[in-house]
Amino acid sequence: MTTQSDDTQPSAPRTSPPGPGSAALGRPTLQQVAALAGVSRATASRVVNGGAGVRLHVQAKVRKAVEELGYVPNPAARTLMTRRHDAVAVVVAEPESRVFSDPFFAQQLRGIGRELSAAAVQLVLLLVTDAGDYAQVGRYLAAGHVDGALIFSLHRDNPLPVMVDRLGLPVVYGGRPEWGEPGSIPLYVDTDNRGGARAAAEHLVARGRRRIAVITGPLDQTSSVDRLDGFRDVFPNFPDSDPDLLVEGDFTAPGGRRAMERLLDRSPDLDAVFACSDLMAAGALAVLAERGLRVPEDVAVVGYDDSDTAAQWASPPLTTVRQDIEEMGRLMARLLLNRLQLEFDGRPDEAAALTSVVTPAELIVRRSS
Amino acid sequence: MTTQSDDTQPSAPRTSPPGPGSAALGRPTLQQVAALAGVSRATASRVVNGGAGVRLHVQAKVRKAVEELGYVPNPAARTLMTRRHDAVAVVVAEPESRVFSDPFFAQQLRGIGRELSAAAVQLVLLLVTDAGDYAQVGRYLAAGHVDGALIFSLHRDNPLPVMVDRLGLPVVYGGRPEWGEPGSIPLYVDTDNRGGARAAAEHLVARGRRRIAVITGPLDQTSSVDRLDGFRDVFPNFPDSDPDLLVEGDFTAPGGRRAMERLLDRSPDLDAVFACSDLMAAGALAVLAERGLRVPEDVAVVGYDDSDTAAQWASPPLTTVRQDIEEMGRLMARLLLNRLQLEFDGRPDEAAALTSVVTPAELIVRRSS
DNA sequence: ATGAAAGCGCTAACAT
DNA sequence: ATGTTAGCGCTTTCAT
Repeated sequence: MTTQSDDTQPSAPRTSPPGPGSAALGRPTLQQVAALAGVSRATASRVVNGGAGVRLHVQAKVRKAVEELGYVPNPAARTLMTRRHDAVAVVVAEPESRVFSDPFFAQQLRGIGRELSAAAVQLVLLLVTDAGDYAQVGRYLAAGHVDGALIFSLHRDNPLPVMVDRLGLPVVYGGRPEWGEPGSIPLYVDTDNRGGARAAAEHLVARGRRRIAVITGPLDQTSSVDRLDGFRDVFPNFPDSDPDLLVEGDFTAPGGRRAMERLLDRSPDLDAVFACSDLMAAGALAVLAERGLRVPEDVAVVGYDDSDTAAQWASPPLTTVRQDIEEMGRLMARLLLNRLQLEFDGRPDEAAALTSVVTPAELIVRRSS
Repeated sequence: MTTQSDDTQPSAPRTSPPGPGSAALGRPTLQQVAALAGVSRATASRVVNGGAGVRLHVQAKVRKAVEELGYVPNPAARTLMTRRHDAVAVVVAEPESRVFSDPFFAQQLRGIGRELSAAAVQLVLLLVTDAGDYAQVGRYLAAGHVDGALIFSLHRDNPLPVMVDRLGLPVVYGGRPEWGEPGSIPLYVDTDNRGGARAAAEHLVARGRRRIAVITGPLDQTSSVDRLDGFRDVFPNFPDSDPDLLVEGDFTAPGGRRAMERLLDRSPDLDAVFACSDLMAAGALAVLAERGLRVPEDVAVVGYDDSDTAAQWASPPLTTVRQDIEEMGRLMARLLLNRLQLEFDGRPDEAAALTSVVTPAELIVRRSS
């Protein structure tokens, strides 16, 4: 079998009585499986990992032993050898504690979860609540707990892209990032924010609206800027033509309220509002109702996201822009998994050739405009 | 220093040229730190882990080496030794893909995240989407990737409690579970569903309502049953007195719609509705509006959860029952961390003495009743 | 096709 | 206070 002083019979200087390969307490090891099956540890390992190059007859013996002992490989030991974790981090920066009440993120997370779980890769959620958490997340990623990361909803000054860039950790972003370390090209999955916003603007024009206000998202995020740019594709002089028709919001419902109030105070004659999220549109709707303005007769409203709670349950239901959010999550995960696979297989060239994805946006017309 | 054939100078039969403790490629190891600092691996390890019993002077040397090399401990190797992971799983069973659109869960997750991150413990999110995922989650937990688990929103037939019970994995449940393995006492954090529902019922009575309908949650969850029981504390004969006033819902807005339609068809004379979630109340509100019934004049409505989107933005704003959801999340995490600490410190008796928590519920009166 | 041996990077007795 | 030594459980050459 094995040599004497091998770890089949370690000189047991350990604390507790439980002998070496004995049935003792604690989980069974590969060694015990091998012993029971009457093969070497190497062979047992081969079987556990697929069984390539092991006679079926021997495989059967090993599997029986595995079954009998209830053997489950120790992931830490395996990682130590293989340098793989089969886990990726999902980093969510939610400084304004907003991200999470946003159904957007929940759906994307579900898409990610589906894709990862199909590949038997675990999802480690890293929530960044306050500024101090960045250091902690940085340490976590630096320690090499995960094979890669998915990172979300970044504002311009976020330190994460630079961090992961320095670590050389494979990353896919949710939404086009402002830019990481100069020289590196980030991989991301984004939606056609500009096209979606353009469609919204065109729709309002087609409905005969002329004094259209815009409630943007935070303008230090690319998605907000892109949506504004899409609107400006139709109204190139906006907002210079009338600065009072632009208010920067924050993607939340209360933010939408405040923005709408400001807009009406400044421009009582507006005949339409394009709110860059459904939540903000919902807030705007509430203000319009309070002020006795009818939607869409007096003021047409268009949202963004097609969130089922905000858009579909609003009264009136919102005209909005839909994106396949769950699919975006799936794509992010798939992109990262592909990259990891290629790098692990030693094809860095092919990995470098992977390319970002922009998914389509579609206007959904409902009663609000 | 060290002996010759120690791993300072392994006979390097490895694939790549990079020598032993050499500066080569790959992360620096503790060995390299020790070498650079001119101490043994053991001492370096002590310093990295707090430095107890090491002269400050030596500590400084080691820390300098750590700094210089950019050393970060390898967590897999550490886990292999310590049997700790400093990670806990959060298992979310969302068969009806509902849990996630529910703000309830998001808040709880945030509370958990806060507490865990304060203890530098990682959160591994396990999403159970379809039935097949249970096996996968089971394998994951069995493999021992995490020190413990937090488990949510269980329906009666969920296989998880039995699974983790068999594994002996420390668990804290979100919401009182139906029961795990007979004989084991589950640890959980719940809210006073019964008290909250009772308060809602009492409020409606005080408002002079007599024909009160109830839209429950899924009755295979303890929270739903408890809320119904709370209502029955005030109306002991309900629903036998009038079975048409009870409909089982599913906690969703569309579910609330359907339930309300059924109630009005069967009992057009009802004068109040207690919906066991704000989302269902929102659905009910929509139906009442469509049928031209005024709230609260014709029908008073009370929800549950005090969800900011559903309750506070509803029109009229909902009277509802509030719970400190984020705090519940924090409590779950803290309970689990305490238990892990005690067990690790070898005080199973104290660990066994830990006890479940039930947090208060508070009625918030708004315009809907 | 299988086994022997080496060692991933770390911690923890034990000895000094 | 520090070093020595013995592994944690696994994968992977290399030899047979």
